[in-house]
Amino acid sequence: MFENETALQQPVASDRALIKDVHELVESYPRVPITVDCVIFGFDNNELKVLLIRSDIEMYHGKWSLLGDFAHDHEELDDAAYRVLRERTGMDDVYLEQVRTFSKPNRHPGGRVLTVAYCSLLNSEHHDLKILDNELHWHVVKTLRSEDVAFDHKEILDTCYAWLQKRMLEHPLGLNLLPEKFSLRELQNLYEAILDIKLDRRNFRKKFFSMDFLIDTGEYEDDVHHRPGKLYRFDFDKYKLNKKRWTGIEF
Amino acid sequence: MFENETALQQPVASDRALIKDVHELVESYPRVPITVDCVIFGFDNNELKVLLIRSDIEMYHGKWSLLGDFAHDHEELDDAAYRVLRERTGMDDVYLEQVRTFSKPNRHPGGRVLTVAYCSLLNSEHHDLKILDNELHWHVVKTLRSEDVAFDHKEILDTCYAWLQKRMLEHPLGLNLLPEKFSLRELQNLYEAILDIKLDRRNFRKKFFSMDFLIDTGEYEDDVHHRPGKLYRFDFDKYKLNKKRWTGIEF
DNA sequence: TCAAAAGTGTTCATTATACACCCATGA
DNA sequence: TCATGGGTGTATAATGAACACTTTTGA
Repeated sequence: MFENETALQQPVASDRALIKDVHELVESYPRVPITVDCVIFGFDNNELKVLLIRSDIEMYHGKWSLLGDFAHDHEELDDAAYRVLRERTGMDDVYLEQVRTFSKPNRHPGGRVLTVAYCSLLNSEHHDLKILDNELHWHVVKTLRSEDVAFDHKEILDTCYAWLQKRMLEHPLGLNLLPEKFSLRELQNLYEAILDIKLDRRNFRKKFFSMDFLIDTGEYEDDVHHRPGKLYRFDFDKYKLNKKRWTGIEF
Repeated sequence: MFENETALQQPVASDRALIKDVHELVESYPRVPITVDCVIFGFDNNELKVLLIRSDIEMYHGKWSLLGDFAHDHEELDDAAYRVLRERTGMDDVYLEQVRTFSKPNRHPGGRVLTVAYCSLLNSEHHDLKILDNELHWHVVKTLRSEDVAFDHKEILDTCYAWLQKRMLEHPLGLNLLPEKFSLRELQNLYEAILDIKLDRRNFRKKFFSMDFLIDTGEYEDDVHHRPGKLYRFDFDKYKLNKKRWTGIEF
């Protein structure tokens, strides 16, 4: 059906013009401003939250905006996203992953701007937030409306939320949203809230215990008005060594 | 833990300077050339193949290159990817999906160029390929070495291949690599080759039949030297209506 | 009649689901 | 002592894995 592989390993056609000056080539390309936008999720009070700042653009007066910035010259986009995170929240070394690139020509009112969305997850210890410029604070994801945010940031947020929901099923991603020590109830609340489902308490426990990544700290909750639950830590090291690989065809 | 939500819905600080001219703002951003690269997979002779062309850059003389082009002014990247596909292969209306953006500052020798990788899957009817400029042809993915390709295209290809492997388990994506009518043996060969595993024939059949998306065409293979297998079509419409949603926590 | 691959069913092990009771704590 | 949620176990159903024989065709 396909052409024979070896027969086509013919020499390069000699009459085809080769490009000698690659800098000149790149100079000839159109150029586009690039930004990164960080969708920083947190979890508190059994609700998924996202960090937003006030837009400082007049036409978006009063609206909220994702944490973003343009990419510096010769800056890798991953680095740009970490930089934004650091500059805006004072945080370093958190989970961060590229989700997708948004390129609608009219997504920015000032002209064409591409943006690459990154997702990060912060745990809910509020001492993480040291910089509060531009009214940086947490917003409940579920109740946020398109009209509340600038640009196409609602679309970006929705994409990242869907990404998070899917990702949470396959990676211990959600653990980054909890404090280091957590109860099983907190863990279940996290899953129920983000996935927007109800789970059976007993089966949820069995599931997590059978994965065998929870370390019993020997400590207990101390701020509850009922029997305190045990606190666990997640064994990220063990997880890294035992990752699942193949789950089977299912669609 | 978090600040109270309503208490923070304070008015915008009046002394903060608002940006009035968004065009001026965007003008101030650094600009970067953007390309799209299409990783076009095909399947034939029980092997996964990828479409490559000869690089026309002198320093990559003799090496192969993904099908790419810079994004035109005001062109959405998805459109650019479809355009590249059309211009290079004459094909339209095929599966195409954004995979990720590559941004290493030195990935292009001519200066900083970002590229957004798209994955497409063509079925193996060779009459699809009408344009053969730049020695466009299929290469066996498994035996392709880094030294054989230009730029960071091996890295992009590897990323897209990993993406394809994962995606195939959850979506009937691989069906786009087969002719419209196919035997179960062809389907299994596809999965075995791409996932690089061996599957039990009987369980594979049961699995696919139980999903109930295969339509018996009533036709049979006619080019085999043994008992011919039945030919099926995949019911994409039914699939779209019955997509799976939630597969459970598993990591 | 032989070789090669198509087609089919059963058993067993594992995993998921549904469900009910006792326990520890603070108020 | 009561309300609240923590902690546990079992029975059943569904799914996945392992495995062997008969059938059809072309050579």
